[in-house]
Amino acid sequence: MKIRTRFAPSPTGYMHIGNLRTALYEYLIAKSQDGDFILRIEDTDQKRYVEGATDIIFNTLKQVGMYWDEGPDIGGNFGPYVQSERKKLYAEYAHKLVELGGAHYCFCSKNEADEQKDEEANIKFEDPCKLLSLAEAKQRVAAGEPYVIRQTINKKGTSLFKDVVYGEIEIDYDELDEGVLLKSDGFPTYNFANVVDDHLMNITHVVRGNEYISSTPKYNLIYEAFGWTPPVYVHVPPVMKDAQHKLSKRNGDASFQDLVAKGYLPEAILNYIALLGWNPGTEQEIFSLEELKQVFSMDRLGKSPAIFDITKLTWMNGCYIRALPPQDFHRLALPYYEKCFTRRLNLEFLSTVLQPRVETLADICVQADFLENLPDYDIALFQNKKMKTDELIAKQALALSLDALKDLQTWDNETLFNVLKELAQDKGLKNGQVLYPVRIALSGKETTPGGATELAVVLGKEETLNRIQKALEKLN
RNA sequence: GGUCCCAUCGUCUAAUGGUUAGGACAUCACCCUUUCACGGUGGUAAUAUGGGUUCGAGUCCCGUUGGGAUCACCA
Repeated sequence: MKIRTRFAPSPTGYMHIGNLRTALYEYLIAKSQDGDFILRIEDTDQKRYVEGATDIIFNTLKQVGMYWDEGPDIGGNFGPYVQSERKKLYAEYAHKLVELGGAHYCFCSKNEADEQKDEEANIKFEDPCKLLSLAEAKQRVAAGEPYVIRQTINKKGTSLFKDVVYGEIEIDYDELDEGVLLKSDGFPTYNFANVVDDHLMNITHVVRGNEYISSTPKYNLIYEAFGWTPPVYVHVPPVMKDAQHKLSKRNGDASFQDLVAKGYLPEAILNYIALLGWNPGTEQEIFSLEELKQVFSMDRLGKSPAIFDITKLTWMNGCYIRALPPQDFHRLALPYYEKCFTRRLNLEFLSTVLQPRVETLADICVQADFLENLPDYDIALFQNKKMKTDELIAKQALALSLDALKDLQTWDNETLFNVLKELAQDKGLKNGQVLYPVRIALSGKETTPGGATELAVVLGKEETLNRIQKALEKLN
């Protein structure tokens, strides 16, 4: 049978990292077996709907290259793929479930149910409407009384089901709540809609957070009442922000788009989160989506929560940046250049010195800020033990450099380096005694991306001479 | 609180009951070097805890501790 998985997010805002990872695992389970990946929008809670959220979902999946085979925008044989457009369907099935004995009409208000419950004392809601005869309940429904359809659980004993990552799980039927399946507004709850849709859409594997483990027996009861076959369950542990807390947008934790905005590459983010709870069994860590499809296997999914470590993601992002063809890096860097430079610079060359040095694209502005505005540095910067320089040597070296560069026609790194190197040799100075002061003069910073001559190339002749001149004035 | 689940370096993780407990990030040292970074070499660092079972336990069983989840007309 062809594998069919679905990613079923609620359009409630940004795409969380944990969400994206779930989508990735769904995608990989399908695509590693030549199956179908379906996108379904779960918008049954009209209160939580956020305008534009579906577009974020579409765009995120596209950005990382996870294309779906069926979905709201492209259709498919099992549509519609937006739950609000399937409203009638759920009502139909809910009433059918009542007939089958798997659910009942309930006329209690939400308060009545709440009042009866006591979580501490472990008292559950006993629904009086369960005792109503079906005929009587139907009469009240027909009379226009507001109602919900609530699941009926009469089964005793323990429920057993198998999960791909957690193995066999046993839960007592007594623990299960007779939850609302169809709300008074006619919309289904997740608990009902996901079962109906997964069945109707022929979904074979369901991946979701392990917080659903305890309600899975309820879903199985619904499948059973309808005579349907439940899917293969793949419950995954959460992605954590620290040992105690889940990563969540509510806590202001980074979403996928936040990370992209901070200069992380979508491919790197995807690669990193794939490894948060899954490993290939080899020591390879860098994977394209295509490679993941080849090697993914759901039996290597882990069962403990994983803490999202931005430091490791940053390292991995650096790997991806360095692996970029130079012209691609330059293209990605351009918007950042536009943001932080107004001055004319040799940007092509700048890209070559920046590429091996930045770990995120946002690093560009941090590392190269001095190119736009020379900081007002302290001349103590010219002292450096290792380079054997001080203000005096700097003054001499800068004066000599200025002289040597003044009439230079060719302005490339090799030429500049040779000129300054020869100058050092001629005057009996060490390379560093010339190059270090020049670099400080050009940057006003202790550390810079690239050395003296590389910065000179980026700045161009005029600004280079200008800055050396300024340094000399400072030293006088 | 009831129930369910989880537990290897700081972090992500590997280890068909038999390895000096492996790798990666981070960190430290050194090398390379016109600073920094890249790259290279090496170091520090883990089986939560107590009992079993076994010739042998990170691995199997029980308890303890710690953590998470769930108990919505949210998903």
